[in-house]
Amino acid sequence: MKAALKLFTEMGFHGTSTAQISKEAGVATGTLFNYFPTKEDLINGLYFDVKGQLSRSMGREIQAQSTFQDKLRKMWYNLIEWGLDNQNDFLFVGQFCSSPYITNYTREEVMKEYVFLHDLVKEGIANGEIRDYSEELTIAMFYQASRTVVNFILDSEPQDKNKVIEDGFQIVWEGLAKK
Amino acid sequence: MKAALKLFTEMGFHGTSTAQISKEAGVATGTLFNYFPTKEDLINGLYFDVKGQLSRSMGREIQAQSTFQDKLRKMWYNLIEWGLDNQNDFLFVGQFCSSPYITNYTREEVMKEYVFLHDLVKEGIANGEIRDYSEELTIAMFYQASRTVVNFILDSEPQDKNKVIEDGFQIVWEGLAKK
DNA sequence: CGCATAAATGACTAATTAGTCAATCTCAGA
DNA sequence: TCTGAGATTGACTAATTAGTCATTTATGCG
Repeated sequence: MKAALKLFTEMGFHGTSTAQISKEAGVATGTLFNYFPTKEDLINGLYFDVKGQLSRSMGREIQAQSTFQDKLRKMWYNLIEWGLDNQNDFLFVGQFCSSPYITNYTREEVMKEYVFLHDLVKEGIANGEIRDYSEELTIAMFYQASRTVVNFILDSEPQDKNKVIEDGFQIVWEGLAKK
Repeated sequence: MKAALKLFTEMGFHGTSTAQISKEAGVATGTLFNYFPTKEDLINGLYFDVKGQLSRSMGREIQAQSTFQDKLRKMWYNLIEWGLDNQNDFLFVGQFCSSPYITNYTREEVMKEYVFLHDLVKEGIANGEIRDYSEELTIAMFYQASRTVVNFILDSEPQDKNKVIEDGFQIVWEGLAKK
C-alpha cells in the first residue's frame, strides 16, 4: 500500500502498473493480487486508510481546547501538520477524492468519520461564533483553505512556515467569524 | 482537443487511449497524430489553451470597476462563471495544473498571462485595502476559494447558486480585507 | 524431524497501448 | 476534366497492461 501510494501520487492511477507497484514493494506480482483482487480494490483500500488517518489527526485534542476559536485553530494546525508530515497521503487524497475509481461505498464509509466536524461547525453557528453560512460551504472553505496552505508551503518552501500557517488561519478565521 | 478534454477529465490522462480520443473526435488515429505528434503534446496544447481562456475570462471588465473591492468581486464572479460555464475546462485545470505531463515550458508560458492578477493584489496591499500577507499566499487563497465554490456548486447543486457565490465572496473578502 | 497448510513466486495470456506508414481520398486551380 | 500536394485513413507493430495459476518456498505444530 505504501508503494502504491507513492507511485499513484507520482504517476496517477492508470500511469502506475501493477508490475511497478509490486517491484517497488519488493514482492512478486502474484503476491500483490493475493492481497488485492484488483487494482481498484487497492486504490479503495488506500483511500479508506488514508482518509481515516486524516480524520483521526484532524480531531486530535480538539475537546481539550477551551474556546471555539481555539478548537478551530487546533483543527487547522492538525490538518496542516498532517499534510506536511504525510505528503504522499496528502497528495493522494487531493488527487483521488473525486476520482471515478473510488467507489461510492468507500466514499460513504469515509464520510462517517467526519461527523464531529459537522457538529463543531453547527455548534459554532448556533453559539454565534461564526457566521450563518451553509454548514457544508463553511466546511468546504475551511478544509480547502488548509489544503491551499499546505500546497503553498510544499511548492514555495517559505523560510517561515509557521507564519504562513498562522496567516492562513487568520484569513479563514476573519472570513468565517462573527464580528 | 474538445474530445480529449472531455475524456481526460472523465478518465484521466493515462486512462484515456488515443484510440478513444480519435473515436470521440470522429477521426482516424492517424489524423490525431498528424496534429499532435505525441499524447503529451496534446495535453500541453490543451493546458495552454484552457489556461489562456481562464486568464482572459478572469480579467474581463476589471478596469471598469471603480473600487478595489468591486475589482476583486468582479474577478471572483468571472472566475466562478467561467468554471460553471466550462465545467470540463474547469475540472481539467484542477486535475492537470500539478501534473507531471505538463512541461515546465508550458507552465511558464501560462504564468505570463497572470501578471495583472499579481499587480492587482500588489495595488490592494499598497493602498491598504487588503492585509499585508504574502502576495502569493493571498492569490492562492483567493483563487482556490473560487475553485472551492465552483466545486461546491457543481456537486451539491444548491437551489440558490447566487447566494453561495456571494457568500463565498463575503468569506474571502472578510478574510483578506483590512478593517 | 515430518507433515499440512498458507504464502509467495514469476512465467504466462489475452487484451490494450502509443505511435507508424503505405495507400487512399479531397479539392483548388489549370 | 485532369493534376498533384496535402489531408485522412485504419491495419499494423512492438511494447505494455491487468490478472492467472501451477509450482515452489515458508511456517506452525506435534
